[in-house]
Amino acid sequence: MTDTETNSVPERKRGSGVKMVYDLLRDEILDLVLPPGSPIDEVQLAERFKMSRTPIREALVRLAGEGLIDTLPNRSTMVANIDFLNMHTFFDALVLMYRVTTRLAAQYHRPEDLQVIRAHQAEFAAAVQAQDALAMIATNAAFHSAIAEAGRNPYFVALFNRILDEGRRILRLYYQSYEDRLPQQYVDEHEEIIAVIAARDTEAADRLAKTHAEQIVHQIQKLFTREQRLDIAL
Amino acid sequence: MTDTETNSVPERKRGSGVKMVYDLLRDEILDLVLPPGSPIDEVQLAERFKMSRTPIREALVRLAGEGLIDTLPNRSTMVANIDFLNMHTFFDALVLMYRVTTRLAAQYHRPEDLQVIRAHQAEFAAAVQAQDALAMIATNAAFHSAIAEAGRNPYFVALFNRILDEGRRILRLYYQSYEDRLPQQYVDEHEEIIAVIAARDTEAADRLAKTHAEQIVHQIQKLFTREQRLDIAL
DNA sequence: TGTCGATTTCTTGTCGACAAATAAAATGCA
DNA sequence: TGCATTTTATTTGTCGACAAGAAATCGACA
Repeated sequence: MTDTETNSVPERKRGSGVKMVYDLLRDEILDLVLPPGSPIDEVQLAERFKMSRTPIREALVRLAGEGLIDTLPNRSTMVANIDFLNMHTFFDALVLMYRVTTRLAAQYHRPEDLQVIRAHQAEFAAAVQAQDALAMIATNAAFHSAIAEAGRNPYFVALFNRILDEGRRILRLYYQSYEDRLPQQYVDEHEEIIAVIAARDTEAADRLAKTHAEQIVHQIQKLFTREQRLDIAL
Repeated sequence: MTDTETNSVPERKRGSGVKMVYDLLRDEILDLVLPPGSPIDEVQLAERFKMSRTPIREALVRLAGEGLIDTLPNRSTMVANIDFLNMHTFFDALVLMYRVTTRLAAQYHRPEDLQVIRAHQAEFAAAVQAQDALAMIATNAAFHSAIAEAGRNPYFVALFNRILDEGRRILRLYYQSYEDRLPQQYVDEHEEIIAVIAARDTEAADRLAKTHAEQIVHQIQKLFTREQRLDIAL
């Protein structure tokens, strides 16, 4: 066996392990492959990725810093739960960040930003056309994240991305059971938002973003109450 | 020597090491004991705290997650620089978060919150009385952080605390050289803010917070331009 | 049979050491 | 002397192992 060359070679660049684990765990958490409350086992991950626990732990520390996992000292670590009791705080933050980032995008965007935003919008429209709810969720988040980037305020971008992540989890939770399709109306509203950003109309951007966000909030609340009714009926 | 009991005993609870290093480094960074750009040496910290590099690295990963240090892969890690070129993004975020957190505090605060807020205000007033600029900076930040807590929106609290931290660094930078004293006016404005929060007057809270924040921004900008003039004069 | 306590098991936090990557120093050559 | 290249040194990223803490299991006793 000529294993002197191929054997026991990690085949992996130094420092890439953490990012790999981080990215994958993050995706699995946001896509609810790992639902809230799922236990996270370090040794299991270490075996799965064929690396020691050290880089695994670093990835977990970073995820904990973003609030995606909760770590009890000397005890288990698990995927963070969704706080349904204080959902209104999430809605408040969502609406405000939609408004602020869209407003700033209208103010500070550069031509190349619009191209990126339009590309995301095209993907979102395609997802709506295909009635692929999960793709809608992801592309919608990417669309608004791109708008936030165009606003060029790192503080707002960071918070907004965090909120969009949480929103992805919440929507994913409902679209597991309900194959509702986001209406074509959202696509049209996105087009309007792009138009006012391109026209640098900050007030209109604020107004449209507010309406748009409130509609999304309303939709989530509708799903939420429907779910509650089902719980009661059981 | 009866070293069987006292020797080689870490005298430190399991898991407390990370927090200790994290807290201390954080304070030293915010107080500019470690100025922006300072190199951070893992082994040096390990020797200083008499522990291995593992808990040190965990603390550093967390600090990096909060943007307080920058880590170049395979190279040095250092205290994050202050982005003077995009200071306006900081000001935008500061003003908005002042407004939102104060508004929410007026809306959602409980009686015990007011006690905490008033206690911080007393400390701030004492610092102003003593003309202790550094204490003013710290107690002012604590005062507004307490207001944010009373607003009970974890998303806004997290971002606001991050902004207040950055503000502490910026102010500290100027108050190293200039012994300006924050005016008594700020103490009075704080009192007004407390009053409208207690009265649950959200609109007045918003308005006062906006004015208050803009004054602080203006003051920082004044220090900033003065510093620039000195740079030119040299 | 149920409850309390001791023991075992399992997971996490820490350690010391090694290897890779980069920076710094030293050497060779024109 | 100046530049390129090799060598050394320093620092980071990763590893395997061990110890502490908590949960689970087991057993003794009422």
